[in-house]
Amino acid sequence: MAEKGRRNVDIIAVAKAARVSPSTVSRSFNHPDLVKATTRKKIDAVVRRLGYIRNRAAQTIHGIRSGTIGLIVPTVDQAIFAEMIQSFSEAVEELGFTILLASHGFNLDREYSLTRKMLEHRVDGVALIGIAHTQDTLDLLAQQEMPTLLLWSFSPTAPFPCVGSDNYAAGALIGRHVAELGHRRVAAMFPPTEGNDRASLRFAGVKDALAEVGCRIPEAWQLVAPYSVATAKSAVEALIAEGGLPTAIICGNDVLAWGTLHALNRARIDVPGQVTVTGIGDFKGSKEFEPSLSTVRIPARTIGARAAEAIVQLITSEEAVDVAALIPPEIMVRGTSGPPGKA
Amino acid sequence: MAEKGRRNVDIIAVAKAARVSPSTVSRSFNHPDLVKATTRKKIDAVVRRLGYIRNRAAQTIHGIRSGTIGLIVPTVDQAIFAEMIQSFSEAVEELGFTILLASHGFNLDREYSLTRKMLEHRVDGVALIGIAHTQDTLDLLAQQEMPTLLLWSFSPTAPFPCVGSDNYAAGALIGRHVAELGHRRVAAMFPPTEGNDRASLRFAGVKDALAEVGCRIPEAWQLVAPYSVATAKSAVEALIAEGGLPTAIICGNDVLAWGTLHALNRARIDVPGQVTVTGIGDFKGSKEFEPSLSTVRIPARTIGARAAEAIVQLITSEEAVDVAALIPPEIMVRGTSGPPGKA
DNA sequence: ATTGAAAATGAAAACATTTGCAATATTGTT
DNA sequence: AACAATATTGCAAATGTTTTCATTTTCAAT
Repeated sequence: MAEKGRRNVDIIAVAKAARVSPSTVSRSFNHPDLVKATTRKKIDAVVRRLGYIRNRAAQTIHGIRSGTIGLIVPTVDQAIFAEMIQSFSEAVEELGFTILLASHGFNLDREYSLTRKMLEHRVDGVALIGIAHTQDTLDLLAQQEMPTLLLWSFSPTAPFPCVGSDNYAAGALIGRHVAELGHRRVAAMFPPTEGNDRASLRFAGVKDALAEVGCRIPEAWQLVAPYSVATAKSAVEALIAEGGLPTAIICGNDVLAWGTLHALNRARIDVPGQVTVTGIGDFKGSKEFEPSLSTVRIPARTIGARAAEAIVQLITSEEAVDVAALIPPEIMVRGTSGPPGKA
Repeated sequence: MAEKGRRNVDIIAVAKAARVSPSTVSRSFNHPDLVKATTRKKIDAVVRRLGYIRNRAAQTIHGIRSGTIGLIVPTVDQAIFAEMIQSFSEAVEELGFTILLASHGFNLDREYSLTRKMLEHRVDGVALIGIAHTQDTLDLLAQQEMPTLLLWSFSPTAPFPCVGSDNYAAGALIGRHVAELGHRRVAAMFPPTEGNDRASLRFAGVKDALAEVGCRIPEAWQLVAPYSVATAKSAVEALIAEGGLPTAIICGNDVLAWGTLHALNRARIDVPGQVTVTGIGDFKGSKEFEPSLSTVRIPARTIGARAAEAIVQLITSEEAVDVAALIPPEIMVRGTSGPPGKA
């Protein structure tokens, strides 16, 4: 039972109550083997009685690690980030660290100031999403010699080690799939690519794969829809209203694909009989759609877990280590894709 | 351009380079009005040149706020939590704080140790999800006089101020809706209620509302499915296989409702003609389903934003303040609910 | 009982800041 | 030019730890 009242229960108060010196109390936490078992027992008892809680801030100014890792994401509430954050946080927790989380809403200037903030908090490492960041941010991290990890996308030429998937390859994979099915009248729907290297790389992959079979996506069929079922659905409804449907709609992520499927379903357009629809990401629930969504799996949980190990290695390892990891995307051919119908 | 090399750029290094005392440097950050404009300029220039970054850990041991708020959630990767975390983090950021995030996976013992960890980090406040917590956790927070907020559910009798919705009311709302449509052969699908007061309260609300019209959910139709489209879908497929369908399926959250809709869609069972389906939550995308999902809106973003203001008030306010807020749930009658068909 | 090595402990300095108080510099007034 | 009032700065103590080094204690071996 911890005693009530009494703020400032510090290591000195504990020492007094246990009739030992502060040094001994400190040691009993950090190097328990150096203090006699009976003394340790006595201290532990006092700690419990007084409700003492260690002060990491005070430890941190001794150059001891803060035990925190800064994670800066565009946003938390996109399925795919949420999944990754979850597994990253679980793994990091397991390794004794806690996450300091901030989101910048796809604004790279905010990312810079959040990075500064993380450094003020003396995090032990920083993880950023994607490859594209302002030079300021990169310089800052480099100059402070902060262990830094780029998460989510992989590129061998990135300024810091990456753990992630190859978004270009993911786009190419799905583009090729659609091309091989024989589609030539193809539409694409992607989120705005500004400040979002993931989306632009995917789109590039798609375009290049289609180009290999001489297929080009007409300007009018390059739909832009921010990440949301609602905007995707209405974009496709507009497309339907115009008439002259494509035989395939390649979506930049599964959420957009869901919206697309709802719109087509509503218009009683058969998938994949009349129109093939594909996503990227393989979010939870995509497989259970009716019909089941053809997409490219980007294993968010794996990335999160691997990234956690990687950054902890960067933090704890004395010598330079190579922690970069490419987690390859994988095509999932399911029910929403098929050969072009006789439109 | 910050100078390269040189770690330990501390306030003393800055002071030396600017030919003033460390106190003046400190003041120029914390009480700029107390230092002459020209001196401040000089210091700022040095700070930029040396790439100095303030050390919040060192400030914190002076009783100054750490600028962090501990947020402990069951999991990040459920749509509804993700949305809330996002708006909470945005709002908290706006107010000058950063989130220290941890997830316990619905394990309340882990919640306790995460809470301890937060206290070690000297967070300025702690936000927990839901009403139900172990006595240990509550005692710990109370004893440390930590500003604490209970998030997501609202209860006037909770041990700490709450900002959230009324889950019982949410359940009652949808139960009454289904009852009023005339349904009497009703199934329910809820996540396991252990350690999840949200789910159990919702279910209680549903049962009570149905009881008012003398309707009871038979044992065999009380489906339990963990939060996932996949499990919901297969649970409903099992139900269909058994034959003897209910005229309505009330789901504990929208994700379960999505799975249910997919299963029915696959079996070509008309919604709402043959079976009414309802959710709770009104997640993003629920409205865009075909047919559009009838559900109860629990405004996650509003809760997150309000909660952020509330906890910052708890932290910064001298006197005791009443920050509790009930954000009422709201029924959204849409396309998946209708009068019972002639089964 | 002594001795010496090993084990356990304590004193004090160090860490990067903030702040109360005292000292000094700058003003404006006469 | 002298004075007071005010503005600005520096000194030194304080914050809650850890750690080095020196001191004390313990205990087995003589």
